[in-house]
Amino acid sequence: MPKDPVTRNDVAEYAGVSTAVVSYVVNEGPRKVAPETRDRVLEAIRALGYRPNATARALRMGTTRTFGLITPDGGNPLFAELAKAIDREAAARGYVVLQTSADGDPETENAKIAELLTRQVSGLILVAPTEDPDLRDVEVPVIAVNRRLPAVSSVRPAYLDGARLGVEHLISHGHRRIGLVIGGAGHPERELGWRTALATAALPEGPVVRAPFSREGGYWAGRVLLRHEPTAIFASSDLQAIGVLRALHEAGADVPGDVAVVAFDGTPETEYTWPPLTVVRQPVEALAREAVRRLIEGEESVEALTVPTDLVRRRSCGC
Amino acid sequence: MPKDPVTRNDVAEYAGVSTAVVSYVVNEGPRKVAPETRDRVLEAIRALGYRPNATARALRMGTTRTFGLITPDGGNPLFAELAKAIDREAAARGYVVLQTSADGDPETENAKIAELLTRQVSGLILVAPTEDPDLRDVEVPVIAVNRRLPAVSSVRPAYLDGARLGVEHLISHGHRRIGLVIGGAGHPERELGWRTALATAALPEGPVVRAPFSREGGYWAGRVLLRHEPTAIFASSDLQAIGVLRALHEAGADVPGDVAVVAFDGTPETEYTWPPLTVVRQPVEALAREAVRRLIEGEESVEALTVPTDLVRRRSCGC
DNA sequence: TTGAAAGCGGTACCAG
DNA sequence: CTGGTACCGCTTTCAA
Repeated sequence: MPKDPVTRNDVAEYAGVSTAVVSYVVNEGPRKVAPETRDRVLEAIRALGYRPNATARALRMGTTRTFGLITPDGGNPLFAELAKAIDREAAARGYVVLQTSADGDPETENAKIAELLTRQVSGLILVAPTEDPDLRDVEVPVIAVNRRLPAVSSVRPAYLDGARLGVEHLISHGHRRIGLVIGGAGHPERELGWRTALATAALPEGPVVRAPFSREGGYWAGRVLLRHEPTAIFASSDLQAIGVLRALHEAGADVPGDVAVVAFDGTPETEYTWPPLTVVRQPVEALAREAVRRLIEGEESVEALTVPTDLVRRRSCGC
Repeated sequence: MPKDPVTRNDVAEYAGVSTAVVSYVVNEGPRKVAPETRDRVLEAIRALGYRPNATARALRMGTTRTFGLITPDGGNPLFAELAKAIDREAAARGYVVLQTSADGDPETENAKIAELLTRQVSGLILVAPTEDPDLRDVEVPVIAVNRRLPAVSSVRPAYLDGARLGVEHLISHGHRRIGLVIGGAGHPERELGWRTALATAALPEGPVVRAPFSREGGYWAGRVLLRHEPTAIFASSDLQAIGVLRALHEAGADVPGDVAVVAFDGTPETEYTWPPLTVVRQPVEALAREAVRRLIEGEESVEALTVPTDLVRRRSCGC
């Protein structure tokens, strides 16, 4: 027996006032209300269990105070952490986040974008979107996180500097043959960071393996890499590093004794691998904060905002 | 220069028809429209880039076709997997999911519930909610996942049978001193499953340690447990098992040689621990499917629906 | 200080 | 087959 929802009319009637007054009380404005009338209204609200209808409010106001958030995969720890941080950040500013996953599929991504726009989101946050999402006729602010997009504001970690930082750390441990595990095309910066660190130290370029950003991908890459006998490996994502670790264990290699490992990302999972991974940590909270801020403040700039990373030393590098 | 959104009025005017006709075309009903008129309208929609306003539609229809989803922590892999599955399942049925995290805090949880109701969600999915969420005056269907709640429909894995299955497997490997890592109060079933398996095999109860459902909690529990020298450990969650694994590695114990481990949950992370974890897998997809189905079909029953688990044999048990 | 009423965008009934 | 229009719940201007 789902009782009819209580509307503002019911409250007005119960309190013996007009609907306008109820509105003034609920929103604490824009007109003043006599304290005594106010109390009557509040009492009515409590008595009836009235809950304002945000849908109607949104229609009238033209804004939902809702952000749409699309990640390639909610099951990826990095994206989960990012989503969590964005949710928290948005909530703190009175926004709600409609979070959904594109399953790494461009078509699904476009369908989700359309769906979110239909629901009148006040802004769109695209985490690591595909190459070329359909953003025509989008009249709300959009921000890309962890990836640049033409004509769209974006926020991202310092991929190049971060990767260089990680590789330099490996070099400081005395490594001279440092392999790289990196994703497919379209992610040049971490690779460039690795290359730069090696060049600066006048070291030859170690082996490079391209594989998907997944545990499976890292495992496969690790096995391939082992044949080149590197003394250290820089993995461009946590997931890949975890796969590399497995390949190393299976081969009976000691980490960091035989092969040292450093990863890029720094999700919580890396603290509990064996051995714990030394990582270049993405500034997840800062990325979330900046993304939300830009959206709310309607940042016009299409310049990518780059947020610095930091090195977290654990066991896998030899520290 | 955010151009004004195109409304149904603009389309009607452009196509030279009434707004009603536009509505009939967009919704393919409830009245028929002459094919030629239809084409004019579709052309107008395309030309103007019209996108229906779901907010207005929801107001008129009284339903948003949106579910609210609250998890204790979006960063927890199990909840992330569950959320992902629910999102996918709901999308397949034309619903969108408003996903948010309660940060494991009852107050936040209640605030989020209120927030979601305010936004007129068509149903509420509470994943592993706290003891006693405030569900008064909730006029939409609610379903609890992975936890029973008074007077609320719920869906959950077979905790007891699953735990028993895991422990029996350990017993079949010849273990006779099997420790248990379990959460604090309020989760009696996995413990009972462990107890039942031991009793059935006429084995003495091994040591029990209660710790938070986290990697840290598991680590701590593992260290405590080691002092009792068990030959096997059943961890009631993946996260705890991962912590246990670290404690074991630090102590120089071989897994599964010195101590075997089996965990409950079976998130993807367990496939890549060292050694890979044998797990009792929660039927995440089935849980999601049933939760969404019950919500949509307005399941009245308050009986908890129990979905069976299955054992995934990997290395940590000695298989 | 309060009330009446217009209108946000869309739906669907009633007439034609 | 199509047009006109009342109404969903709420905000806010205008008038009282």
